[in-house]
Amino acid sequence: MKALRDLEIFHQAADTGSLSEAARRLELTPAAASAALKRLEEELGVPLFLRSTRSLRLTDEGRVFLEHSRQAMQLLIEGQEAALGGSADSRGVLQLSLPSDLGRNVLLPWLDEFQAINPGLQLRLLLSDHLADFYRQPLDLTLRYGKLPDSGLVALPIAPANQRILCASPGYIRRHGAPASPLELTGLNCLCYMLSEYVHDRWRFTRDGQEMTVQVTGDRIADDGDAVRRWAVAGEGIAYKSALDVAGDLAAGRLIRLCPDWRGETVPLNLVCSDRRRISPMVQKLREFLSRQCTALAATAAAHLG
Amino acid sequence: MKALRDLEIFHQAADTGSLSEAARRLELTPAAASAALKRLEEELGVPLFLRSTRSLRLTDEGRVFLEHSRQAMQLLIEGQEAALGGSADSRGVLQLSLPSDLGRNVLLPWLDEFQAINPGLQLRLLLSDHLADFYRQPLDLTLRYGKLPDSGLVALPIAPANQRILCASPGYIRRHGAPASPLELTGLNCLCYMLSEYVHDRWRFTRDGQEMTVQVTGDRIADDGDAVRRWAVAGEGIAYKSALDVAGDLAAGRLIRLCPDWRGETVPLNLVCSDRRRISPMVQKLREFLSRQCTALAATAAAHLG
DNA sequence: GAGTATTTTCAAATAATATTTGAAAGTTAT
DNA sequence: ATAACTTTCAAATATTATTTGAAAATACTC
Repeated sequence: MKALRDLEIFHQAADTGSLSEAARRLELTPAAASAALKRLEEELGVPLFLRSTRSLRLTDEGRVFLEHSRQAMQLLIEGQEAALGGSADSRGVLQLSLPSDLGRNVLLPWLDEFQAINPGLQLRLLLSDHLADFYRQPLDLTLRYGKLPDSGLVALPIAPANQRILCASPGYIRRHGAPASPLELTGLNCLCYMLSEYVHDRWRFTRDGQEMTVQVTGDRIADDGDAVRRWAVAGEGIAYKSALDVAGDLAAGRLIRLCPDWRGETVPLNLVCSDRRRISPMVQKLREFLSRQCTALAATAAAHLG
Repeated sequence: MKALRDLEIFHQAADTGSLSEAARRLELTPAAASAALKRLEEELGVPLFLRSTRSLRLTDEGRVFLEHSRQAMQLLIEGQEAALGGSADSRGVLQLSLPSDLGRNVLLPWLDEFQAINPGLQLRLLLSDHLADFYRQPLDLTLRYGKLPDSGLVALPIAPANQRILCASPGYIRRHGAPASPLELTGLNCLCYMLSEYVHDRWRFTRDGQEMTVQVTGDRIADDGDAVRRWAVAGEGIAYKSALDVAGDLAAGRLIRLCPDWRGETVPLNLVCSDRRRISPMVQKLREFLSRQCTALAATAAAHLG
């Protein structure tokens, strides 16, 4: 894939259903457009169009690739604009990226509290579990689970010992019973989380130096942590979620921990500053505030870990 | 921006802090790498690196563009892989994309109901307001607000007359009063929604053939409809949201409609099938089910529109 | 501090790639 | 059936990318 120009030609051809029209729009000859498309197809290894001598029709592969490449082009445009525009680093605006479940169910009220203490502060929130979104915007602070990509970011561990726990609603447990060990998960409906087409369906546990990985299945998968938790609370199955996410539900009895003698995998929570030079006094203040609150929450969550 | 190769060189140079090392990795001469980088900088219109004769250091612009272009490259790779891999069109699995607020707060229980009626059905949910996510996966069904990009998709209007309404919590109204007209919004805290760095802060209204657009401000912005609604319910300000999203809150009295004599902009809800050839009996069944449920909800929402 | 190694960039030469041109074959509309 | 339009082929031409050789500057080692 050498040329973005080839992608442009592909997009125009897809939009118009005609190579000649695409060529005209881009001020090329049809032969040039034809050659560009052929190059692209060879590089990708798939046909992008079904052709007749008079028109083009997208293949399934073509359609899939069209969607991805459209977004890629858009990202490059946005990147140029962002670079040209400079960072609107106007004081008083903080941009935060938060995980979906923890962000909307735990952090929103905290941030309301922080804003009440700091009038004049404007917050911009990006709520998503997708790591891709992590890069898209210039962020002042990011809360993320797990290991972050190696990018020289400044990371402050908030809950380094946080782990996933098995849990289900009282209703689900009444109907299906509580598994005596994680092995029994194979006979139960497990609510899986998915990220970038990767389904997390290998749930890991340890006990007394003993390791167990269970391949689980279920009739629901979502790419959003909040959705998975809602399913669990609604009694649709068993979830394997961050203890921080479900601390409130556990305390309220909406969810009950299962197999408490087995320890789930560790998912540390990190607070990340994207750039040392971005650490204004307000960012520092918010960082300390969130750190304190998360530490207290982690202690509450730990109380359920035994 | 002609060449993806130039982007590759940029990435390697950023990773290594050295043009020569980047060149070696890509089996080019330093002069070629240098020329490529220069081309890219000229096309973008910004310096990407600060240079000494012996090393490179990213500029702020370079850093911003690096993040965007990294993701763009990743998208192209994913697009190729997806095109090569074909669509895992195994029966019994339906993949749905839903708006964040409506999806998690309204549709999840409906889908639970649908799955109870149709045992053996596996659902994969993608919850996001970002149109980018719409394209990333092969989707069986998509619920989306507003006008969709022209892409030859099969769209079924679900709530074509759905509109945005002004609303706030009883608490907020008690503290700040209810605006007599949308013009008074300028003096109130407005909870804005943001998508791809575009903040929706021009709220539009009509009444008796009369149009009004109000530039609003507020101390909270999120890229997630659910977060905006939560702010409103928590009494942090005024929201301008889809009537469908807040129908339940209005009915429960958590939110109160403001300026009911003014009509907000129309945001039709569409149910989209990504490809005619994808319409299996189960997709058809789900489509009809969702269509019925949404129609009923729209009728409930309409009751609040007067 | 001096010498050496390495870097980045310039300009000209060379190589590689993209586009045009002209023509052929096929489809679609009238 | 005919005309108009399309896509693609192959050769010629144009454009762009890379290499080569050299210069200037920095960083490292002694």
